[in-house]
Formats: sequence, structure tokens, C-alpha cells
Amino acid sequence: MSESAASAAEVTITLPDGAQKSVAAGTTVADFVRTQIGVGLAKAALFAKFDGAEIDLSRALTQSGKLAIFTSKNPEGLDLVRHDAAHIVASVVQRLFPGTQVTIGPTTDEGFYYDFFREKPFTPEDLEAIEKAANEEVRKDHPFVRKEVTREEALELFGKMGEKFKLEIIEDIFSKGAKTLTLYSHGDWVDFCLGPHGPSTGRVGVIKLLSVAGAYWRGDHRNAQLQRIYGTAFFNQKDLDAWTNLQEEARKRDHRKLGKELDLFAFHPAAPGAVFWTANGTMIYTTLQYAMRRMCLANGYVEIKTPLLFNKLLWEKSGHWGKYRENMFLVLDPEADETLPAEERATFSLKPMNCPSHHLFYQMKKKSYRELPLRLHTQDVLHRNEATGVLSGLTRVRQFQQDDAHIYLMESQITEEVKKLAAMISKVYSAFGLTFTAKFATRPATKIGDDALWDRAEGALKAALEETGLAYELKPGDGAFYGPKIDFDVADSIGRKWQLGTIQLDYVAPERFELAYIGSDNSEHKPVVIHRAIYGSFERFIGILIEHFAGNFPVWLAPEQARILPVAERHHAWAREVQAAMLKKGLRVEVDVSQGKLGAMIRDAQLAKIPYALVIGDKEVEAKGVSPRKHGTGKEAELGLLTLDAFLEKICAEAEVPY
RNA sequence: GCCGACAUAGCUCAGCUGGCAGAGCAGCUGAUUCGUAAUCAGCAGGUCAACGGUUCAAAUCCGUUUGUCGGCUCCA
Repeated sequence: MSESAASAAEVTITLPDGAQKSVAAGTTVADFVRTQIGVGLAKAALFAKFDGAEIDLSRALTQSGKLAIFTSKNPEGLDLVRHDAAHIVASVVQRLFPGTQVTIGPTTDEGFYYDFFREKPFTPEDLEAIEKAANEEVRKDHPFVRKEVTREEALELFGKMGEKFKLEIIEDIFSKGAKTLTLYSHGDWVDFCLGPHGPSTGRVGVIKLLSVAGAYWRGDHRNAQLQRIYGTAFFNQKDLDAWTNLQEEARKRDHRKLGKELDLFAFHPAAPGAVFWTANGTMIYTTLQYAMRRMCLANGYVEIKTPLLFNKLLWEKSGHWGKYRENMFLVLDPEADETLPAEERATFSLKPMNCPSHHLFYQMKKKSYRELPLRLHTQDVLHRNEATGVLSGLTRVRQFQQDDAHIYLMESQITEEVKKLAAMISKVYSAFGLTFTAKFATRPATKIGDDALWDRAEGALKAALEETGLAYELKPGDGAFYGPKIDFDVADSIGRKWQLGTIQLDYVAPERFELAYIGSDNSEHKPVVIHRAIYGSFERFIGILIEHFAGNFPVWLAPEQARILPVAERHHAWAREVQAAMLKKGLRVEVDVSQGKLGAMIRDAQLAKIPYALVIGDKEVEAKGVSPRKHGTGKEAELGLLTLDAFLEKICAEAEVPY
């Protein structure tokens, strides 16, 4: 009771490390940090979280609670200054282009945007001028000043400015029950905003404007046409340069560009969203298929194939007909009345997923508990009718194959099975040098099944996840309506994140498909289903791999693993012998019979990103060997003269499938 | 699906306010037989995405269709 006896004018602040400090009520966060923690942090601080809510440093501490300080070292710090940057850009746009109205300006993953209403479009020169002025505003280091106003004050202020979009937002905010509106100003420009903002414009560092694009007020094309200025901001020029270089690097690695240059795949207008795989691309595709098959077989899976085209009765049973029909390619009954809507004339559909047919397969024969877990693997072709506007290279297609599997098991087997899966996933991603993180998604608001069931399901998944020792992020409420899941995000060689594998528990399918097994008690029980994929789709995975490796595939995956370069025609005979010996080992190798100079042949092999170029001249013929040159530049790429046997041993080891 | 931009030789791209379709690379032919990122010469290659319109004349202007690219309320 001694605490409550303390002066009511004191508040107790708990820091993230558990330390507690008492200060006078009304002390600002900034003062608190300076006096109680240190001037270093006080200088670095950008904003704070008080009992979980983000607040400005200028806010007063009026009650006891937990306080955490955020600086440029926290990812949230960058997000904050980008929001500051959006305000700064809006302020200079209104100064440089009088009459322009402001709307909203949120941050994005890569930066921020701000939507403006202005009749004349912004030109690239305008963007340059805005960017220059915005960075001057940063250097002026105006403080951000926070102020709360009432509905009337807000309406009067923005009404006077003639900001009709802002007035609309203000009405919205107050109609949703807000008591006050928070204004933020810097210099003589004011906007309203939830905040928080940094202490001053100087903390933003550097602003870079990227592009201008059309957008609509509230995202609706019936509304006013706005101009969206995209930009980004960093704490310093060095970070911005690094980001710019990364963008440039990403453009160079774009799988659509490399796919053409390395002759891996193509598209034709006759089949939008469906890939033509060239001989090179098909080699990668089938190698990945082979590797996954082999791994599945080694892990107790069986591979099956099921029909591609199914009567709609199946889709009605699975629930796809109701929820997923828009995305399904329907086959219309030619005899049906043409006046009927398509979904009523449809009798069949191409499968968009493998699960329903796997469930049918499971049901075909009575199952014993002794057969569980039953692991069904399928790499069949799937079709999903994606909207035209979202198709993009290999990452979003209409026809694809997954390394799909469904595992039917008893609840008691979940933990063990998930551990096994995590091990497989880890092995596969590591083989490509992809680092990964896991996200554990728990029960959503709308779900089926009672809480006891979810408790068990989440408990089993969590136990398995923890036993693997993987770090994971918790995503409460992000699970599927039929069960919790673990999603895997990989980071590629230039740090970009991609969501790949997934492990999902499903309690609904056994219900809908009346799946059962006979237990040791000789009575029927319901199995649980695990949906899992490691690559996701082959198409998208190959797209990611192309960008990850920048087209420089490891030997085991490279379509052409080596190219033999005879210096002159008299070396062709030995070149052919070397090729034959390599082909016999199952290696993929060509001989360059063009009559160019060696330098030209090397260049061609380099541009084709072939792992090994094998130079054969007088020395090599004499020594019955080859002089390999690894993909790469300069002298260090040259390995020197090796005997054929020595080289074969080396390359065969690298050609081994690593999982 | 919606908005915007774009579509010229296999590839990368020129082609101005409408006036005979261009280059480099790749390809083919010939010469050259060459040692670690481009040997030389010649030849061939196009219904300018498709369809329709305006015009004496359309790659170029207009319309429709197809495809590609970027974006599509992720806080005030």
C-alpha cells in the first residue's frame, strides 16, 4: 500500500527491461527520457509506446504505465519518418502548386505516397522540384507540433482552406465517435493525423520521390481522379543509396527479363497466364519435381495422380462452388439452355486445388489406423482463373503445378508430423541458401469448430514448432477458418521476402467428406488433414529462384551444366570424347563448334550463365584433360588443367541433388 | 475486373508536327583455326499486335479487341 500512499502527483513508469521510475505527473516523454534514462537516447528518440499505444515524445505522462522508446534503430522508426516525409511532401506541393488539394498520405512497405487533387498532372520535372523543396524543408528542421481540436474548430480551419476532401474525412472521423481531431503542423503547414510524428522534420534524413500514378478518391473510380506521388525516405543518404542499388539489382534480376535472356520460358497471347517452358526451363522444372518426389518418397509419402476435370458435384461438396467459383474454369454443357447463366450450364470444372480429389481418393478404400499418417503427394496441373490485371510473369499465373500433399493422421500424431515437415522444409530452403522464418497463425474470428478443438489444434502445432527450435512470429487471428497454420517466409540473396511453404491443419474437410478410419477400438474415427507445400507452386518458386540466383543456377539445377570450348578444329575429337564421358555420367553438356575465337566462346558461355566452361586446346588434348573455367570474371575463375577424371569427380559431386 | 501507359525483325531499341521501314546483336553464307568476356565480309529477315475508321497518303491520327507493364481505400 506504500505506493498508493505516494503523492498523487507522481506516476510510475515501467521500462521494457522492468526498471521502474517515478516522476511528477505531467512530465513529457522527452523530459522523462532525458532526465531518467539519458541524453543519448533522448537525442535518438523518435516516438514512444505507452501501454502499447504509439505516442509523440511531446506527450505528457499523466498516469502510471509501461513505456518503450523507439529510435531510428527500430523498423517502426523508419516507418514513422516516412509518414513525416509524406507530410513534408504535401506541404511543399501546396506551396509550389497553389490550389492543389490534399487528401491522404500513408506509408507503405517501401516508402509512402500522398494523393493530391489537381487538374494538371505532375510532370517528372515537377517531381524533381518537389523533391528538392522537400529536402530543403528537412534541412530547416521545423518541429512537428501536435494540437487537439474539436469538430467545429476542425471544420472551420479546413473549411477556410477550402480542403473539401479533408472536410469529408473530418465528418467521417467524428461520425465514428471521435471526440477530438489531432492536428500536426510543421512550419506554417498543418494537417490532421493520428500520429505520432517525429520531433522535427530534420529527423527525416533524405526524401526521394519515385513516381506519380493515378488513383481515385477512396479507391473508387466513380470518385474524383487524384494524383498519387510515390516516394520513400531514409535516415541518411547511405541508406537511400543502398536501397537504390538494391532496386537496380532487383531490376537486373527480374525473372521475366532473365527468362527471356536465358531462354527459360515464354508466354503467348493465345494462353495468357500459362507458361511455355523451353528445354532449358523444363530441365529446371523437372529437376525440382524429381528432387521433391525423391524427398517425399524418403519421408513416407506416396505420389498419386488424380483427374484434372471434375463434375461440379465435387465442388459443391468441397464448398468451392459457393466460395471459389469465380476463380474456376468451368466447362459448359453444350446441350444446356444458352439463356441460363454460365454457372448453371457448367457441368465440369478444371481443378483449382488438389485437396478435394485427395479426399475422394482417401475415401475410396476403408482406412485402418495402422495406415496413418497417410501422406498423399501430387504434382498435377491446376487452373485458377485469376483476374487479368493481376497476372505477372511466373509469380501470378493461371495454370501451375504445386508440390502439394495432404497428410491424413490422428490428432495424437500432429506434433510428430509437423516436426518432420519443418525438418523437410528447412532442408529444402537451406539447399538453395534461402533463409526463412515461420509465422504461426491462430484461430480467426469467424471459424468453425469449438474452442476445445482449436485449443488442441493450436497446442499441437505450437508444441511442434517449439520443438524444432525455429524462431516464429505469432499471427493471432490469421488462421484459416478450418484450422491454424504455419506459413514460411524466405529471404532471397538480396534480402527480399517471399511467402513460400505452408502447413495448415484442417478439421473441416474430414467433416465435409465424411473421412474416417477404423481405430484400434474397432470403431470409426475422424482423421485430421494437414495441407502442406514446400515450394508452393513450381512456377512461382522457379521465378523466385531465378531472381535469387540472378540466373546463376548451381550445377545441379543448371539446364546446361558445362560447355566444352575447343580452341581449334583439331581439338574437336577430344572435345567429343569428353562430352561423351560426361553424358554417360548423366551430365548436361554441349560442345561449342562455332568457329569464333576462344574469347567469344567464353563470352557466350558467360552470358548463358553456364556453371563450367571447359577449354580444350593442345595442352588438354596432350594431357587427356580439360581446363575448367567457373562462371565468373577474371583469373580466379580459371581452375587450371585437370585430368578428365578429376574434373568428373568434382562436377558430379556438385550435380548431386542436395535433398 | 477497374484506371493509366505501352505493343516496330528472334532479342534490345531508333523512326520529329502523317510522305518509300532503320540500327546493333542473334541467324544464314563465305573467309579465318584463333588460349580465357565480342575475327572479318556478305546475305537474309517486317501485314509496324489484330480489326475497323479518317486521309491523296497512316507505324504515326481516331475507335474497338487482344496482350504486356505499373497501380488499385495496407491509419487522418
